[in-house]
Amino acid sequence: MAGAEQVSVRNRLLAALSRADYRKLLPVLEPVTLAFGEILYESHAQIRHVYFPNDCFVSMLTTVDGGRAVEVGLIGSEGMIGVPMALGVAVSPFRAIVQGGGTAMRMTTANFRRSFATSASLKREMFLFTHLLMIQIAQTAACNRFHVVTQRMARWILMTRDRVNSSEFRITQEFLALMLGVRRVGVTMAMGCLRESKVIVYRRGTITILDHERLVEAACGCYKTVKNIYAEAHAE
Amino acid sequence: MAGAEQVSVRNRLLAALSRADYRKLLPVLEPVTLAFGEILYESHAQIRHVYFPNDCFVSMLTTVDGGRAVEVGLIGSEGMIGVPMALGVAVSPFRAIVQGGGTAMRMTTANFRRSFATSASLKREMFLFTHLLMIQIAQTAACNRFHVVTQRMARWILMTRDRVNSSEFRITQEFLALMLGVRRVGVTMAMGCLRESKVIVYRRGTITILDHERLVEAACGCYKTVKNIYAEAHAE
DNA sequence: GACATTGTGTTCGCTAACGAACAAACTTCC
DNA sequence: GGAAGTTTGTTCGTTAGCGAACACAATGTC
Repeated sequence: MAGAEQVSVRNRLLAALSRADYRKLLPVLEPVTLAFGEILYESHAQIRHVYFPNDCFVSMLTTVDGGRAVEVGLIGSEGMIGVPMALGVAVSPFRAIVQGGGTAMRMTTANFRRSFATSASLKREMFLFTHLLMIQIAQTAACNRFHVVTQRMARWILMTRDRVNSSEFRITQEFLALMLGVRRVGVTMAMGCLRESKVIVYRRGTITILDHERLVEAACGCYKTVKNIYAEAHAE
Repeated sequence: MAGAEQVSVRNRLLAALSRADYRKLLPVLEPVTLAFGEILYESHAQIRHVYFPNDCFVSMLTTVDGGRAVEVGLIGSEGMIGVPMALGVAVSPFRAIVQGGGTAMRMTTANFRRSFATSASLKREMFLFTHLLMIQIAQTAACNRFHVVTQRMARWILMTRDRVNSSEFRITQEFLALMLGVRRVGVTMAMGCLRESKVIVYRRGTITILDHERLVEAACGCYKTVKNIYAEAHAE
């Protein structure tokens, strides 16, 4: 096992652990590099590792009718992939796909179970994150119901921005359409809309945010709502 | 305190507890009658009690833009209201409103914390239910994205049927529209559609299922998907 | 520099759902 | 039995998004 020292651990959930708990965890944490498009969990499949992203981020997708899928959650360095494990379930109900490549720390389910049972701060942080993820999913449910493509796309861009910590990142319209559960044409139009008003620029797979403030205005309130709840949860 | 003996405890989550844990819980369980429309939690409000429905059922709603709301979860005797408490959070992110009146067992948050800490089977059951609720919410997110009103309404009717355990129950179209996050006109049309094909009858606030099988066909796959996951979880 | 591949832009006709407004039926209460 | 309130049914014009199909532009490859 490589050990966690070679990669700088920047996962904020791990960073919030008590010094002692963190030290106990280190030996069983394995640094991994995750590439764009990699599937961490297939839906209904056994969970073998839990992942703590450092600078990558991962989409959680739910499928309907055996085909069409839509993103229900976006997880970066603020959380972990494998929330069901915290609830005693080793099967992922969602597909987890790497949206932005980067590094993460991972742990086998066996090690996770051991660590989880003996580490109070790990438990606390994981439950809190489970709660927050649930809120994100619920907000997405409402958002899917009420908001138009442009708003939802703006929200997605902002959420991604927060997770990559950069106002420029790579994403194709095709992929974005898959995440939002709409046609690619819909994304092209929404993108054109934001581009025309000089809020973003988009060039063949690369999106750059020009005017963050106006992008927030273009997005639905769901962005702020969820962001505030995450912020409050960590302020206490 | 009235004690739990006067009302027959038919909550299935409580029923799944170990004999010993259940006996420990009984003294702090208080039977209550919940009326239609009663709001158990306001969104962002402090949780004072957790509820274990016997024969009532409760909708969890998420709000967007400070106004419009949509149902993200429906909970009956298979679960409990106050899932955040299991995750160490005493604030409800959702509004919880009684959809079908009836009785429930409730417990103060203080008592819950004590019981939860000392009862392994309560923990296990609550975590499992948290997991299932999360799946239900995520499925609703996808459902809201892809399925038409008639399908979603059929799903809602079926889910409600499962929770009241009767093929007839009371619900106004206005209220149903609120739950689904659509116009009342949309519900009227969807209802007319199902009524015309003799799948249900509807008369001023009362809905009766005539043909269960064809109602399942009219609903989207989300109904079966979630139902199967619930069933599997309890088969193990 | 020709070619395949990938990604983006545009068009078409069509449908579900929207907001608004109003009419009609049933229930309750005096 | 009549008035007030509640619930359901119907209509209007409008819009966002759908599926399908195709043109075009950028990129990588031999």
